[in-house]
Amino acid sequence: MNIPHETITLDQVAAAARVSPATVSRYFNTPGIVARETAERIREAVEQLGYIPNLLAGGLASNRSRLVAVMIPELSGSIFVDMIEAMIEELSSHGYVVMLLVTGLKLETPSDLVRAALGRRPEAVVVTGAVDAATRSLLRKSGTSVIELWDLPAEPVDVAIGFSHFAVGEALARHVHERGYRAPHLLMPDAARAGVRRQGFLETWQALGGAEPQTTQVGTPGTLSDAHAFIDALIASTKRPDVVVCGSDLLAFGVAGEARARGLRIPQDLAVVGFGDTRLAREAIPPITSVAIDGARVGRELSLLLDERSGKRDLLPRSIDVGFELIARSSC
Amino acid sequence: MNIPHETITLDQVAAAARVSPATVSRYFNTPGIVARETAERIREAVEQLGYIPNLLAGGLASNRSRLVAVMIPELSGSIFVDMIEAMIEELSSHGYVVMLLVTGLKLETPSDLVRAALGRRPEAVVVTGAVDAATRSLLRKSGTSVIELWDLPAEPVDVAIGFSHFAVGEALARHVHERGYRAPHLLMPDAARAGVRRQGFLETWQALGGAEPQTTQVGTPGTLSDAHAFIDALIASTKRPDVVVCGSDLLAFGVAGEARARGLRIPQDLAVVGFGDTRLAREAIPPITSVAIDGARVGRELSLLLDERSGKRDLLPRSIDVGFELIARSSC
DNA sequence: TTCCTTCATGAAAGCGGTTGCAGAGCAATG
DNA sequence: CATTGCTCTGCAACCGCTTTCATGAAGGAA
Repeated sequence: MNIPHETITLDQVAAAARVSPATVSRYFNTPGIVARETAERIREAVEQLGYIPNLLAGGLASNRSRLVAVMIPELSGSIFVDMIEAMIEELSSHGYVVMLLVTGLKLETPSDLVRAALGRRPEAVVVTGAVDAATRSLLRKSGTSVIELWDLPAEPVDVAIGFSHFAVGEALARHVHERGYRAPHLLMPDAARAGVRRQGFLETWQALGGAEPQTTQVGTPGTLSDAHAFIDALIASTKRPDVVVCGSDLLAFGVAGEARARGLRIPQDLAVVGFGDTRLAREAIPPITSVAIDGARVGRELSLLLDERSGKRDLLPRSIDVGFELIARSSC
Repeated sequence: MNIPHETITLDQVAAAARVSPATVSRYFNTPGIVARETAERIREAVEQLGYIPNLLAGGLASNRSRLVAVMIPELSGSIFVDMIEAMIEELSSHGYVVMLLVTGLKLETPSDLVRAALGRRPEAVVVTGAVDAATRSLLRKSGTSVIELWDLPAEPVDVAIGFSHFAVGEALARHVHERGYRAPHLLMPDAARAGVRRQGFLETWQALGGAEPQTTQVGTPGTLSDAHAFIDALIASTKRPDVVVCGSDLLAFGVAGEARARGLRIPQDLAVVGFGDTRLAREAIPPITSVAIDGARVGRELSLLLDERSGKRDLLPRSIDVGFELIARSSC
């Protein structure tokens, strides 16, 4: 730290190993084509000097930054966090580094943020929610891959990795119906995708012959306070649902917790279903039935895609369905 | 996206504005020294071409990556998340970009991860927890600033930004005592810093003439399940505490929630205190008394430090105390 | 008028790698 | 023995920007 540091460069390694810089570069990037004993000499030199390749320089020269920008509205309390975490780990193990852009909940993303990110020439920009027009055009112009997460839009901008929210709603309706519940209440954020899940639920429920469920909308994303307010209203009301289908685990958790505090038993007096399969759902008492998305799988698909795109660009927009899994627990 | 993209370079902007590349560079980096009307020409050219500076190249040339690596054990359920979020926002607004390294909970950080991060030549590496020896030596050799977060070690490796955990323990003891509670039970993770808080509490409590509090240790970081198990034990036990001082908001939240579900009133039958001032504490019913750390302030101090260090390195290791605030709510 | 500053800009040498191309060495083939 | 085809390595031209140094113009002092 304190001695103005002498940084080791590739040239020095090359000199130490008595080979040309090009060969050292190949040692790192295409190990297969370096002769065994040359490689060994280089390995020793690298080790001995403690060389760490400068990826800034490498990225500049090769036009491969191995950087992925992830835009996320907020970190704490976000339903994406578990997935982002899994994604980061997966991408890391493939040599990609994730830079996080917290865009804030308001729809408009400050374009400075995006510009700063694009300045790093990321190989992909992952967006988790709606993208405003300005940002969208910026991204389009930039030429990076744009990955839309958590949804399968009919016309993806570039690539979408996600699942069908409609199908989730469907599955939830089936599950709830199968378990014998007949008076569901939907507690959902007013976001687009939650809306699609609700739609899926409603249509399926109707097809199953159920009566029109009640619905409560809350702001995006739902908070514990929303859940508490909901239970307040529920207690006060005369016609009670037998199950609450929530737009997120946090909502479900809040509903279940507050219901219990008011003396209701879960699931006998009130069943609860969440969404996201976060630890909150897993560790609640009782554990909450939820819908799991395989975050690691998303990360894997993403790094696969990037590796494949490197060099020859695979230009077809497309959707990758990673599916979901309804995990039945004792809350419903 | 689909047309193999023609990237705009600084040279093109220079040509369009009829100035040399050097001047365009100065326009971005030291705007003050460019003549007003030249600047205007450049601004137009930039706008018209939609130029976004390549920070990879810039960083390489200037040896200023404006990148900060943040090592964090885990993202979901981490007590750091709120702070990290605030930090990211603060750093972003100063032109820094954060890359996140999720190191996993085990103490040993895979050195590949660190190496990959260092390859990007970050200006600082922020570590939130203990660092194993291998990583430490790697960092030391690399010459980047190392920022230890959330603690004020007697001998910081480089720079520490944090607060006194001992003082937090002290403040908690005072608060609890002042409110008239006399039988506290400490529910703490077995981590080093939580241990210091506990120590602070215990010593202060003793100084206040209180009887030796009970203590329960859980794994790091505490989980909801830990909290639930704790309440189970508490219900079964004959000598009950009147207040539970928890090592994290999550624990406090779990304790309060489960206690209520068992029919205890908060705080009359059992008071609860948390740590971290997360939304969980704020939104719980009743809201939970907690200790807030100003994450944004940490981010600010960090970017200040980095700006100051750029160029002439300020070589003194030092500690920056950002303090904390005990936020009294109705749970205690 | 002459000389010295100050201000704004340009020329060019890097920053630390990557990669297309060419060549050396060597075994296999005709 | 000449040719061909491999495998491995080196040369050198970039990648896109920053920054030192030099220069010309303009303004002020002597």
